[in-house]
Amino acid sequence: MARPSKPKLSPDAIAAAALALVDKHGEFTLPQLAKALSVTASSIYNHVSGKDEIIELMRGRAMSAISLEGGASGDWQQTVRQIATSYWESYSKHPRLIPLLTSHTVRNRTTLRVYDALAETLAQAGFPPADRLQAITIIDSFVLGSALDAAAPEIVWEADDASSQEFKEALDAGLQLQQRARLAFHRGLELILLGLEDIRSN
Amino acid sequence: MARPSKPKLSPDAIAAAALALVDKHGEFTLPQLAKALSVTASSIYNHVSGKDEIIELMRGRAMSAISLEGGASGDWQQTVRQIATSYWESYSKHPRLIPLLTSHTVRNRTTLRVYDALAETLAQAGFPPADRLQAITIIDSFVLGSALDAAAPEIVWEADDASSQEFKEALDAGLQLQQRARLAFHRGLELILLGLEDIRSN
DNA sequence: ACCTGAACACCGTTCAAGT
DNA sequence: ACCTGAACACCGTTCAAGT
Repeated sequence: MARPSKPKLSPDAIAAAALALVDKHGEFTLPQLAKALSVTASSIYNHVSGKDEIIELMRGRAMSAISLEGGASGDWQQTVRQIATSYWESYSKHPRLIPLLTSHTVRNRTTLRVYDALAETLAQAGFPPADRLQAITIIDSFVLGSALDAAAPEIVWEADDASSQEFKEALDAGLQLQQRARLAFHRGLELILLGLEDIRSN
Repeated sequence: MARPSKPKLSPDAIAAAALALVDKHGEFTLPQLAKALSVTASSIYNHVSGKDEIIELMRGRAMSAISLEGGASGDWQQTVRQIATSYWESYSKHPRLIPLLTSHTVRNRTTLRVYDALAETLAQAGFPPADRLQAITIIDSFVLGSALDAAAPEIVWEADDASSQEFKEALDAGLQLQQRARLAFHRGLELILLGLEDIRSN
């Protein structure tokens, strides 16, 4: 049984399985991934060029849900707020993926679309080009840093069904932390929007 | 020649050599590190518990230069500005180290001292505990995100003495980017300080 | 106490062989 | 075209052996 009449794999299936592994264990290896896909490690190379491409595919998957429909509210702050929040939420849905993405800063198309949308919104609001670039950098840095902050701390251990009560309490604390990170993100974003409006209107 | 009369290694020497490798190549392996130290890979295990501890030692080294002497200026914004900037500069001196640190979020003592100093300053300025924690989270996220932003993009290639003119121009562009990231950091920090003052005084 | 060298389990990737 | 299995170079870590 060398080749099946219908392919068992596809880049999309590979990315989905890899993302599931990263969500669960914080990392993935080719043998693990192959096993999850009921396949041999070498088969994977018929569909992707290697581990790096799989990481890029995961980035694309994580970012695919970003909503850029700011709704032409006319209010640039509202549009930026919505884009940045959606961006942050995409990261935060897969917190353990973020460390893998920080080494490869190859921007994929979905991520670039976010910058385009921000640039357009800021331009319409009257930010000159230099301020525009700086504002995007500030927002991007804060979103990434916030997602990382939400990601890193409490995910050292993993849940399984034999978990003790103490462990569940610890998990609850972790959720509270997630919530804390979320609130800090929203608050920080408001500060930044406020400051940017100051710059814009003076 | 099994054991020398004087040890060839120490945790500090190991961390320094590892950091030099990371600065140059963006990563390090035990064999590489051993070679740089004129030693065998297994010797390293007489001084550190493994690769993870080496990474923590590098974090300590990178963070050791943080200055917390805000100078009792009485101005909380000035103190926070100085701490955050020093923090950011410590990260930015070793941009390629940052991705290695984001997986292990074990905070070492030096890093924790930064939070202590921030908390103390904010408390004296009159921030209630909850706002204090949130402010620290916002600042921390922004510093880390900014450092990551400064780190990631242009460091794909490496300099050596046989470099062409075109390559040096590319390096210059890279420096401009470093500079751009630096300016964005300072601007963003000002926005955040401004916003925090709004919160504090209302 | 501290270094060496052999050894182990594991990893990412390649490639001939099969259908 | 797409899967398997063997193979390669490499990695992190352990451990007996040496001084």
